[in-house]
Amino acid sequence: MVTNSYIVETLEITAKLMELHDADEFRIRAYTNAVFYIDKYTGDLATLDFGQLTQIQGVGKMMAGKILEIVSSGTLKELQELLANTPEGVIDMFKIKGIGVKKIKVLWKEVGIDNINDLQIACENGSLANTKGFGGKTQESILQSIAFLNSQTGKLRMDKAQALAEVIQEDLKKYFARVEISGEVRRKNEIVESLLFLVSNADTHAGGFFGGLPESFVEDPKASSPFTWRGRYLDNKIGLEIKWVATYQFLHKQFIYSADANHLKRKNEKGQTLLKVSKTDGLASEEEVYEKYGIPYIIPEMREGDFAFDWIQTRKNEDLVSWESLKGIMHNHSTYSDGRHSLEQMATYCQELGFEYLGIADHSQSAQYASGLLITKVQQQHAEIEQLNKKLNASGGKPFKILKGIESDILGDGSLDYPDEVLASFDYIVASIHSNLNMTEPRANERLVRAIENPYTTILGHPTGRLLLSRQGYPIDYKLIIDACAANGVIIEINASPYRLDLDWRWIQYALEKGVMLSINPDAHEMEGYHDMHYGVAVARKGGLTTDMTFNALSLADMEAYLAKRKGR
DNA sequence: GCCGTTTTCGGCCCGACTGTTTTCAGTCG
Repeated sequence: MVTNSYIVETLEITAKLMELHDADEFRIRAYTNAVFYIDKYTGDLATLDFGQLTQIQGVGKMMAGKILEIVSSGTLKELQELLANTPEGVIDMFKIKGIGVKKIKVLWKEVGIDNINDLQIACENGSLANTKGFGGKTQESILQSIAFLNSQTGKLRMDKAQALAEVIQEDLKKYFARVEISGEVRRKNEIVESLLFLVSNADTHAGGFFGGLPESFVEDPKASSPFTWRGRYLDNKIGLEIKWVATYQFLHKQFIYSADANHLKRKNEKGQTLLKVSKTDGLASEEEVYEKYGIPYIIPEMREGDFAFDWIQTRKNEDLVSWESLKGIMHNHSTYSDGRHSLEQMATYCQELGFEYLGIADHSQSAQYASGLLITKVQQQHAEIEQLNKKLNASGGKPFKILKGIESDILGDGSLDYPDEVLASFDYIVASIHSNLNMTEPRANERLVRAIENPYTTILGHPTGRLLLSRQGYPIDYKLIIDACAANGVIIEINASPYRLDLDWRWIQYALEKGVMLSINPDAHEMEGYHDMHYGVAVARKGGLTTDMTFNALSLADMEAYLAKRKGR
């Protein structure tokens, strides 16, 4: 079934190509305008008929027909024609940050550059700066963006990697008796550079193990060897590695390919490494590997580097945060700002999932692109929350509460986005940076610390603003920021969106040492977004976060007590 | 191409930032 985001992306690229090919400016605007509204549509577009589609703002008779065409055929005839008349390299250039359709049009039609490689050369030899509208700084930023792009190709975010790995696993199961996902996916890395599978047959083959794989597995014969197949799956750019393992070796191989090198080579008191111990004959489980090595079991997520060896000395695996230990959801959006579902829908679904509270934190007034809340809207939302809180508890049962929050923009000077009397009307405040992301480290630190020192700040939202594989985020001094949070009793968010996973899990231990609590926040813009907390939990466990230091593992009563005490200071 | 009417066609749009400009165009969230 065609998803809403697929329809949006199809119309978006069509609009871009139309602009590239000199279509009427207002016709193009109609496309982007329609995209703007259908992106907000909460139902399934694929299920709507012509009449229902034209009810959507920005969608007229023509656009409704286009959407139906995408739903039935998977594409647009118009788009196919545009694509046929555009070099592939030009389309690739859309991925470069900082240049848009207009500049790409100049590059292609006036300068004659139709691929990223030629563009890079023109920037490196400085010739691009001679073109009107381009200068030295633009050249520099294009080069930086290309370098970033190159460093990201062939990598996947954990959500995509996990999904693809499961598809491949199912496919491989047709050919092998046993197929296990190993490597980075099993370790729950936030970015995955290669997919690794271990396979074995019921009996050993004489003539090669991978001969029967179908065409969806594209082998690179130069990189492969008799026991290791290397290549790609369909047109995915990420590297794929399949290792054939004899049945009796499976445990040992699964163990060493699930951990990273630093984890395997750390020595115990007897001078043995885990790598060596795992080879011992007769071991039946990974638990036994650690037992024989002389320490408690370490979960696969934590087999990155060697911090887990120290962690396990003072903590237990049962102390690690889990989905089941979460009691509420703290950072969520509704239709009051840029969310797809109403306050009531968000609350009802949260209650259905068994949580005790929902923190609504819509965007604040300066975030106009996201329909941030003007003060009157804030008051209106608070009134609705109070009504809903009565309604949702009317039938008795487990108490449930919507908490009045806001995701306040951190303004350029580090202040929050409302006057004090409005800030005081919230139960809690998530403070995040959304604008002016181009900052030097000192400037970013100063801006963040000022926000952290604001007595109304409860949680620091996505501390670096990074978007994995697409935006680096502004540079910060992690220790300085975490220390400031410790000094001011501010909680740090682990934004659980697979695009962010920010705070980076590598800083969880430092935060815990300083006594800073962390909150696993989905930043949900729709009901299903709550499930992103699974990614947040995965990286939180990877970094060794314990339930007792997880903010949204507090019960409703403890959360209310905390927020009341915090407000009273 | 869509919308909202001045119902048959004219106007359409969000603001901050950046870089390349000598007063503005392009990009982005």
